[in-house]
Amino acid sequence: MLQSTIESLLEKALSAAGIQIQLDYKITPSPRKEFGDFATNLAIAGAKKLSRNPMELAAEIAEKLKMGGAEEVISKIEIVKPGFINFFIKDELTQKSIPEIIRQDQRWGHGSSGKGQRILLEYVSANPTGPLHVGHGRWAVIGDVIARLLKAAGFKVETEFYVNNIGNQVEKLWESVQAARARKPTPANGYGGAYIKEVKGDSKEDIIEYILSEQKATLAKLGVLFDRFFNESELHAKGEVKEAVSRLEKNHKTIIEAGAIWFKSQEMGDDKNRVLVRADGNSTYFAADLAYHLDKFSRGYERLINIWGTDHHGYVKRLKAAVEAMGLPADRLEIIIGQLVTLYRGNEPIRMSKRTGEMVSLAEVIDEIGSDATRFFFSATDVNSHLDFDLELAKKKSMDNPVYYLQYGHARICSILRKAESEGQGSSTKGQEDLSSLTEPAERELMMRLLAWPRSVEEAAVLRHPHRITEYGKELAIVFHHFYEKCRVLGNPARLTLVDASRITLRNVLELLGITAPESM
RNA sequence: GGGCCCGUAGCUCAGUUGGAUAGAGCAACGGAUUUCUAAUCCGUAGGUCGGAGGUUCGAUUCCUCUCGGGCCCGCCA
Repeated sequence: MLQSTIESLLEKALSAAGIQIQLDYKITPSPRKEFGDFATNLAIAGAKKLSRNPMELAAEIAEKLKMGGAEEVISKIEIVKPGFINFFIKDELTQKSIPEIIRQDQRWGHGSSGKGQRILLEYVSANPTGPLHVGHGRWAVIGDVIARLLKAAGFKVETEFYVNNIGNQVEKLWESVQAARARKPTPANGYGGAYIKEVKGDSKEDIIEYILSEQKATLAKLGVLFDRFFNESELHAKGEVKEAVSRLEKNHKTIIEAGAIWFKSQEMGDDKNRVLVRADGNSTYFAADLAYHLDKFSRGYERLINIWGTDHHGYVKRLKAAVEAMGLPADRLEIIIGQLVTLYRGNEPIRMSKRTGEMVSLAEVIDEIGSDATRFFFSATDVNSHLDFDLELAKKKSMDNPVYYLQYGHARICSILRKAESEGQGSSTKGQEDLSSLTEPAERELMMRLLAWPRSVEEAAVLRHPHRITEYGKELAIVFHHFYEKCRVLGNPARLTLVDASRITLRNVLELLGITAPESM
C-alpha cells in the first residue's frame, strides 16, 4: 500500500531523469528507524547498469522525486552511504490509509494477482493403510494454509487427496487384518500396528473405506477439508495408466528389458531407468502416478502443486522428467517437499517406529493439544526444515505459547471495543474518523504494521510460506500490546478506529491460519 | 558410494530471493499492576551466522570444498 505509492513515485522520477532501462530494484521496510520507513537500493542496483556513481545517481533520483511532488506524502528523502534512498512517510498518508482497512474488512489483505488462475493443490495423500501420523498433520496444515493463501491472492484453488486404493500394500493390509482377527502373527512386510485390530470391514474395499474415513475424521478435527478424494483405481478404470505408458512409448522414452517396460529416465538425469510395467504385466505405482498427473493436466489447471514428504524427494526428478516426456508442460508442476516432524515431550524426544507400530498418531496429538495449537505450530516454521514439536510447550496456556499470544491480542481488542460500545462510544467509526491525532511512536508503529499486511499475504502466497503469516501475526501482536500499554484507547475515537483496524487485521491473520479468533479469554 | 534438506543466542525459530550495527519468543537476571483483560509491558545479558576458501562496492543469503544431523536411493506405495 505505502510501498506501491513509493514505487509509482520512483517510476515517475526515473522517467523524469530520462532513465529508460528496466532496473531491478527493491523497496523494503527500513531496518532501523533512523533510516526512515522504507528504503530502496535503486541507485546502487542501477549504478552498474548505467555506469554511474551510485551516490550521484541517488542524489539525482532524490532531486527528481522532490520535483515530482513526492513531498506531499514523504516528509523526508535521504541518501546514505553506498547509495540507499530512505523515505520518511508523512503521517497523513499513513493515517488516511487506516480507514480503508475497516472498509475492506474480510477482504483486507486479499489481492488479485492470481487473476483467477486455476490451481490444483494435492496434499496429504496418505496411504489408506493406517492412521495419519504427525508428519501428515504438518502437510495437512501447510497445504490447507497454502490453499487459503492462494485464494486470498486471487487464485481459484481446488484441493485433492490421492488415495492409493489398490496395489500391493492393500493386499498386505488385508492379510494383516485377517491375521490379526485370527490371532495369528503379522505376515511378513505386513502392518503390525495396534490399530489393525480395530479395522472394520469384510472386504478390501470395506477396510480401505474404513481407514480412509478415520483419516478424514482426523483431518476434520484440524479443520482440513478436501474438495476431492481421487482414487487410484479410477485411473486404471479409465485406461489412463495405459494411456500414460503409450504416450511415453510413442515418444520413444521406453525400453523393454527383462520382460518389463522401463521409462528411460536415465537419459533425463535420473540415476537409473524406472519400471512402468512389470514383467507380470502389472503397472507400477510410478506408472499410475504418471497417469494421475496426465489426468490432472487434462483438467486444464494453470498450475499443479503437490506437497510431498521428504521420503519422496527422490521421485521429484523422475516425475518431472516423465511429465515432460509425455509432452506435458513440466514447468507448471511444482512440488513442495516437507521435512519430517519429531515429537518431544519437554526435552525428551518421543521415539516412533513404524515397524513395531509404536506411533503417536495425529489424532492423539490433536486431542491432547487442540486444533488451534497444532495448526499454529505446524504453520510456524519453514516446511523445508525439520520440525521439533514439543507437546508440553504447545499445551501450555501461557505466554510461552505464541498461539495464545495472538489470540489474547484479539480478545483484548474485543474487550476494549465491547467496553467502548457499552459506554456509547461506538466500536467503530466505519472509517470516517479523522485520524490526524495519531502521531505517537506506538501509534505510528502499529499503523505501519497494519498496512504491511497485504504485502505479507502476497509474499507468503508467492513463496508458499505459511510461516510468513505466523511471523506477521507475532509482530502485529507485539506492536499492538506495546501500543496498548502506551496509549489509552477509551475516550479517543481515532484510537478506537485504529483498534478496530487492528481487530480486523489480527482476525484475518488467524482466519488465514485456520485458527479461532476468540472474543474473550 | 550417490541424491535432497537442515546447521543462526543455552533452547525453539525468523531473517523480505545479495544490502546498512544479524532479529524474535522461551529460559536467566532486574523492573512495572489505584488506569480499557498482567495470558500483558519495559530493561539487562546472551552471536567468529558449523568451518575454510571464492565471487563483488557489499555474503547468514550465491559457488566450491569440508564437518555434523535428518531423509532417501525396490519390477513397494
